[in-house]
Amino acid sequence: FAYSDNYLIDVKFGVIVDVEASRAIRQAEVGAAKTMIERTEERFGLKPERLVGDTAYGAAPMLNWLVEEKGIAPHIPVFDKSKRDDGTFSRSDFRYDPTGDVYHCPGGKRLGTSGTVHEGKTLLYRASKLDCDVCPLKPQCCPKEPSRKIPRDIHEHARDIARSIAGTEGFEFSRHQRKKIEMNFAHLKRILKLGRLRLRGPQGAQDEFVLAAIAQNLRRFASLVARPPPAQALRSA
DNA sequence: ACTGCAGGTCAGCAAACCAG
DNA sequence: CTGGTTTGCTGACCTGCAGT
Repeated sequence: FAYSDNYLIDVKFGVIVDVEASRAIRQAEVGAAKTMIERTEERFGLKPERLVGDTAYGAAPMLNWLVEEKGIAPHIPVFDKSKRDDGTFSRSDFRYDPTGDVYHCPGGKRLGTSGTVHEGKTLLYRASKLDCDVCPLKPQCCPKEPSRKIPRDIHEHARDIARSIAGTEGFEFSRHQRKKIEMNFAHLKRILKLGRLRLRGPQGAQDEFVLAAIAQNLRRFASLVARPPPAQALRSA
């Protein structure tokens, strides 16, 4: 039975600001991230401008929570499966029109939605069969179906924002910072020998993780005091 | 290397709908 | 009433990732 050690870390100075043990499954880790962000806001009045994370945090509900509820910029790769590689049009070939809430296909036709939310998360935008039947682009679009449909997550807006950040210079900088942060976890296992926990249960895991975080922060503080980082050194790293 | 899981898209069917 | 279109639904399938 495994636990994950989740840290909320200030990327500028590498200081751990919160710790949360969770089950070693993604949903739980995402939940831990939310818990830590809210707790840190409550305790210290600190709220990050951006959150750096891997694709595990790139699922639609998390992105929506960050963007819509917290106003935090998601520097997170978007979990995106909409690209097709069989030669037919991908969703990105369809243009979304937010004012009319419709997609426009490469042939210029509209795809509307009935507004029904499937599985609690997806809207389907469908083309009219009448349009598709006579469309010269049909072989590249929906060769096996009478009409094309485009799934769109109800939180697609948040995903769009995350997508627009990905690939920017700021995003690359964040990614680099994240790499450095990952060293904390290697350190945990190798130096602090936290590969295996000694205390039992979730509370035991939480306690060990907190102690480890304290130890790591003390080391960090010591090195920060000894060698205060000039701002440009942080930047060029 | 293999496997299971999680988040997601795709395809196709049948029921509902609707205009003539 | 009828035949075609739209809609809801569901299982298959895809893919990255982490645990073993």
